[in-house]
Amino acid sequence: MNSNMRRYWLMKSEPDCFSFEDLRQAPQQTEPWDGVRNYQARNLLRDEIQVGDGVLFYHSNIKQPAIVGLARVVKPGYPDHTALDPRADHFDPRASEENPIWFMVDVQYLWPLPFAMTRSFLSEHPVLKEMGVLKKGNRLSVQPVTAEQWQTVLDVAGLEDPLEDQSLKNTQGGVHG
DNA sequence: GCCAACGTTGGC
DNA sequence: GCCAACGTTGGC
Repeated sequence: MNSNMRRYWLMKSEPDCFSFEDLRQAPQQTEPWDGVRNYQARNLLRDEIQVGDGVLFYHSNIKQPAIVGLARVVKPGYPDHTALDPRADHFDPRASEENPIWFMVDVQYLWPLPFAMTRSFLSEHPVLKEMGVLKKGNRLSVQPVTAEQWQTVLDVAGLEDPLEDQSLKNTQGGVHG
């Protein structure tokens, strides 16, 4: 993994639906990021997001929306089969095996931030105030974050970059063999 | 709970 | 292709 190629993303989730803690408790601490039904976000999931990319896990639609933890991508875009399941919440009758329409990636838990970075906190930082998630009307559930913003979150949190951890190199899904 | 912003749908 | 109506998102 060439770190110059690495990209960074912010992914929103309503914690009542799926929280960072839920990701921590998932098998292999990994979960498919399914259910995205927005074409712009779909295009990112399908075409742009790569294994090894960093993820800021954002809790939305609660009293104190905030970035709460770090995760990483462990499987690149593949068809979101929940669109094919009539009983699934995000069933889409237009989707098929031949034309899945919707895509997802697998995301793995890394570790929580030492404190939740709320919108007011982010807004007060000269670098982080530029994040897309703070922009009015921004509804993209998957959106790019700059390398500077990623590094700034780590600096402010007092964390080393987890993506530079040697024990994470050359692994996929945290599963060996 | 309110409502602004946004994306999608569908009539024309 | 336009655009009004509608449903959803998500901060507040």
